[in-house]
Amino acid sequence: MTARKLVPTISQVAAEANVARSSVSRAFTKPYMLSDDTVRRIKEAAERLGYAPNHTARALSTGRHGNIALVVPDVANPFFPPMIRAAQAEAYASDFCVFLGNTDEDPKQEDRLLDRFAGQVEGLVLASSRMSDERIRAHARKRPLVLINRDVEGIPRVLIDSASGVKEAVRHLADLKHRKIVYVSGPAASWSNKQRRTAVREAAAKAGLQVEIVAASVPTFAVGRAVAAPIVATGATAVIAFDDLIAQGIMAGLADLKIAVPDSVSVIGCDDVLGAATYPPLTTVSNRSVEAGKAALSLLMEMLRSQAIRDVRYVLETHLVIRNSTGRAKTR
Amino acid sequence: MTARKLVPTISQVAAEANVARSSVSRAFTKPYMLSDDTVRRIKEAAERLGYAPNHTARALSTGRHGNIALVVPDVANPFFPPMIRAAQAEAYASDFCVFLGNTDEDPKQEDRLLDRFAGQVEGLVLASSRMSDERIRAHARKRPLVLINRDVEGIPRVLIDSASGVKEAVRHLADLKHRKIVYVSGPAASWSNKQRRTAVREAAAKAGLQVEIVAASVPTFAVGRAVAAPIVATGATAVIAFDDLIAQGIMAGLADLKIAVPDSVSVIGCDDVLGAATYPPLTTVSNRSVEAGKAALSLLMEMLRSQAIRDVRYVLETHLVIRNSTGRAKTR
DNA sequence: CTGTTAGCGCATTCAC
DNA sequence: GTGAATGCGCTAACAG
Repeated sequence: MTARKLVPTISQVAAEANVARSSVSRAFTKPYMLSDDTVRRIKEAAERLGYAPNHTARALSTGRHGNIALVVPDVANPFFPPMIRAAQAEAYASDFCVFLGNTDEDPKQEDRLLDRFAGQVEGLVLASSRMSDERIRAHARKRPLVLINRDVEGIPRVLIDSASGVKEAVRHLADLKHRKIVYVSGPAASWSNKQRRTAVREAAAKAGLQVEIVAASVPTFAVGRAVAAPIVATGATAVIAFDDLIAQGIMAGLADLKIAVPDSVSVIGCDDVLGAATYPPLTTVSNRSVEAGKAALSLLMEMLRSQAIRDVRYVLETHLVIRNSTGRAKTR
Repeated sequence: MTARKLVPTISQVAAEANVARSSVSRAFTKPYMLSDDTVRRIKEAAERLGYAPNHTARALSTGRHGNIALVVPDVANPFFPPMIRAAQAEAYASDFCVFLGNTDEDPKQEDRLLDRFAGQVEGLVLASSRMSDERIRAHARKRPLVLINRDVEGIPRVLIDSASGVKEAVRHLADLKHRKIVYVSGPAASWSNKQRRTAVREAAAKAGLQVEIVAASVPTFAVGRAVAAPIVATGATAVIAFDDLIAQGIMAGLADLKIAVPDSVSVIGCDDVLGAATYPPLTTVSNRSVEAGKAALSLLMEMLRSQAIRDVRYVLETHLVIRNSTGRAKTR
């Protein structure tokens, strides 16, 4: 059985409705130029044939494909899906389709992907890009580009300021009489990671807390679980993790070691992607990823409309969400 | 500051290299047809101008855009991201880009989306489609289409057989001496839901268990939480939920009502998307979504290569993962 | 209001 | 091997 694809074209609709091809085109793009009656006849004919405008052909003639690309490091990281969803909804509202790119946290893959998208998208949104500033700039020169969680001057960007929430987290730990804490860092190329690490350091210095850094290359449950032992080895009584996934892994690793949370060690996550689903419910820094996705798309759509690029730096504040994984420092 | 886009075309390269446009085209697609020298000259000229073939134009003339679309009901439902990720990886391996569509569980939106993708994709993957068989068939007539978790005869499909795991779940509850259980149903248009409901009924009848159905229209945490009370009202001692999200919500709702899990009520989820993150860790039915995504893409790629459509029905078995949300029936 | 004409950038016949 | 036409499906002037 051979796959026939009888995708109807504008010509067939024109024939079916006894009008010129251009009229069919107009019926779909500028119906106000036609009489109500012809529009109706054309729409009916189109319906009968199952016709839908071919966007590729349209793009070739107009130069506007109505597509954008959204590129993320890892679709399966729970931080991104809500953002993706929000961005999509925003795109659809302007009748744009979205390509989704997954880079597996690899800047080379990201670069390749962007070239691959070139020529079929009008604009790009890069979330948590791992590329160098230089490469980002190079891509931004070719077509409208908006960044999420990456602060490159001159390129429109939406930043979730986790620093504010992280600082609250440190103060929270200080209030609970902790004296020594650990920050478990995330991907080295991550802007968010730098921001959070700096915020921890600054707030800790101000509160007179001692800080140690433990590295977690990739933000996953497994990696978090693996760093539980090194964390305990530091002798710290509290830990702030780069994100909730790592924090959740740490809690599992701590449980493996028979160390109680929060009685022996307090754990704080970041991004609030797990809700109250962990046990104990995780104290974490709130997440604005939905707003970020929405804002990024709005910016991009505006750039496409105005054909101009403004140096926008849109910052979303965060705060600490206190649940039950933090408590008074254990007196040792 | 205005964004200029000086994208060079094949004609400019032809002029630069003193050859015909067709030769430039060949240099990029069929270099073996040209002398090594001309290929080199053309490539150099292209490099100098920063030329890259226009994907859109190429697609219009060849009918092959190297794009596929993946359509899901809800990107933010944790069941899908791993599947999306797997499908993407598989697509990239064949140098295909993927459009992601989100239907918000709405068949109309799904229909619209597919028309919107028409003309810019070579093939489609529909995951957990909520459309009617008829509409699915209509779209499948137009272009290669593969279904995930939807069983329509004649259309290639990948099915995650949760029935096997669900039946194990019922037997597990019977072994724990439960006599009356509740099945919390998911979206009415969901094939998986029908499959699971039927499996529960059959296995329960065989094991001599009484079953009540409680409806949860949309699979979300909030909905699950809301149905905790109706579940308790049935007097059942165990519940099997359509998916983990609902199960998690039910556990939260049960906690609100001061009902202990699993001491008073046992809870079983489906899809294993939460890992051991819930408290208590959720007993659930395993998930094969990654394999499903990969398999669907393989099928689609094969269809695109062979231009033929086979009536494939690829089934992935599941089984019960026993954790700590299930226990002996409470003697009342 | 509607039909006619001419490309958009490229791949693909045909000739040479 | 290479160049000159033709058309993919659609939009955009230009007429009438």
